[in-house]
Amino acid sequence: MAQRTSGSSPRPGEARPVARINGAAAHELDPLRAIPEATIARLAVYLRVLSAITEGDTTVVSSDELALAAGVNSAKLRKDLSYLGSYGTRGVGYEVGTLIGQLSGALGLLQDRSVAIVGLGNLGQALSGYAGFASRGFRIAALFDADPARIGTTIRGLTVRDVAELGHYVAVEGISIGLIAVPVTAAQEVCDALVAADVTSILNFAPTVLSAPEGVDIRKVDLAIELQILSYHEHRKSARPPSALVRGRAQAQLGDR
Amino acid sequence: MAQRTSGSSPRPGEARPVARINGAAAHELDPLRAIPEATIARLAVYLRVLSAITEGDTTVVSSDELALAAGVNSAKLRKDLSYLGSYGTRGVGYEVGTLIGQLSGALGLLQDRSVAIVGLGNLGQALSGYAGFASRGFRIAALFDADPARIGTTIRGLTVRDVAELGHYVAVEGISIGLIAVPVTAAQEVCDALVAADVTSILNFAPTVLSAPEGVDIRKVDLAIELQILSYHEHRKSARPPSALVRGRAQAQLGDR
DNA sequence: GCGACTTTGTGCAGGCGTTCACAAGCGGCT
DNA sequence: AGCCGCTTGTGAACGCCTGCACAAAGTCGC
Repeated sequence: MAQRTSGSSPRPGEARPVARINGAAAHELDPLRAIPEATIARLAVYLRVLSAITEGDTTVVSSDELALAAGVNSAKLRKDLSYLGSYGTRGVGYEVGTLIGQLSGALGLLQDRSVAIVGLGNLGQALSGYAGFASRGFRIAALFDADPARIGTTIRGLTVRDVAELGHYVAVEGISIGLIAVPVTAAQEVCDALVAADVTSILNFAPTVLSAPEGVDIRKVDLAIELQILSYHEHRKSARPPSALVRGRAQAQLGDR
Repeated sequence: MAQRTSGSSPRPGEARPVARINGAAAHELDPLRAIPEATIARLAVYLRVLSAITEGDTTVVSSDELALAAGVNSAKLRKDLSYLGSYGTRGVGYEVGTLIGQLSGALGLLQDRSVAIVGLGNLGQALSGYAGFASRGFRIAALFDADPARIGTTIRGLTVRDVAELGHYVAVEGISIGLIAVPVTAAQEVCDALVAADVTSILNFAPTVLSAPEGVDIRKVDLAIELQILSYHEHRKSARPPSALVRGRAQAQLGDR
């Protein structure tokens, strides 16, 4: 979340007095503007569900169907999609191919992005082998580690480089996203190195809070915290075994994140 | 998120007419009640930061110090902690040991919890070796897989069992949390098996939406989605290179999740 | 013992996100 | 051609969360 300077303050030059041209909202003209953070995460889910649908011969989906498959409310889904513009047909639904194109465009997936993985312990190696990356246009372009025993080895066709050469390879490969999978003690250091190399998006797997200058996006994946959240709910459940089953949630998946 | 039946409807037996005894709010008497979901995730972060602090010889922290280390606003931190009750001393701060105890209690970490990992591919193996689990009282009690080539092998001292025997071991080991690290195609099936075995908390790493009956908490960790969220921001950044650096965020870490 | 200083705990207002409910719009049937 | 049914797109209300600002409350020094 963070604060995200509320209005994004449109510069005086581009006045934009509630621009609205023949029923098209302003954001349709400028699809890069102001999609709520919570929506972004769901758009990625919709995209995945749609990809699964293309396997069959369905060419049109209604918001109800898609919402069910994505595990969300259909009103929410329509509102989410409306941030991209109006690509549905009333009385019919959404054309799958069109929607996939729009979602991909909005998420910036039409251009391939190169990612680097720093740290090739168990987790880093698992990440390097994760098939889900390539299928969404993410190219693992470089692997880095600080352990001399690992440097020079080949993992899934890529040579592990010395993290000291990070800047060089980031520039050469045009890497814009970095994955940090190193021990806590080295995480901030690696983060600084990535920032220094002009990587502006970081996904951090180390269980620690990183700090970076503004303009750099940091997201974290923290397994221990996920478990502790589950533990909390588990604790509550066991503390009031009877009648306490009034916890509303049919198709869970706890949003947040 | 999900809806979470707002009031949790206190049972008629325990009337509780806005209970407030000498300045202590009701939730202090019943620490299991109503902590906002967003707060829970942060409590786990505070706990980790505090643990790091105990390494030194500091025994007291102020909300400002702790907030800085945790990467949040100090007002938010105080409000978060206030859900646990009043354990700070005005003019001084919070006693580290006490706070750790309270946080651990609230998150249900005082009792050890047994977890099972289903699926021992790259990711599952990495998870089984993750040190951060044990240090927070999570005991990896069983490993399951469906691949005959993996069943019977030993990973970090634990024998991999046939997923068909899941129910048996879950009962014997008292497992309450299950980690799903299997391919998408098997995820729902494994989820159902866990639910059938009375596992009521699930952490899903497979990139798919799972459905489970209410009362079962499901959280997901989806790497591809994390990357797509970063991709979106990366896309926006590159689309308006100049002046667009008004993105407020000094010590990022995008809350949500 | 008292005053000044420090830090907590929280009331309140504002913003963001979710949900409902319905008007607008499109296709198909007669 | 006109009507009917279906589905989208969105205005508006609600609720949760955040952040400010300040009163309450404790400590330290004299």
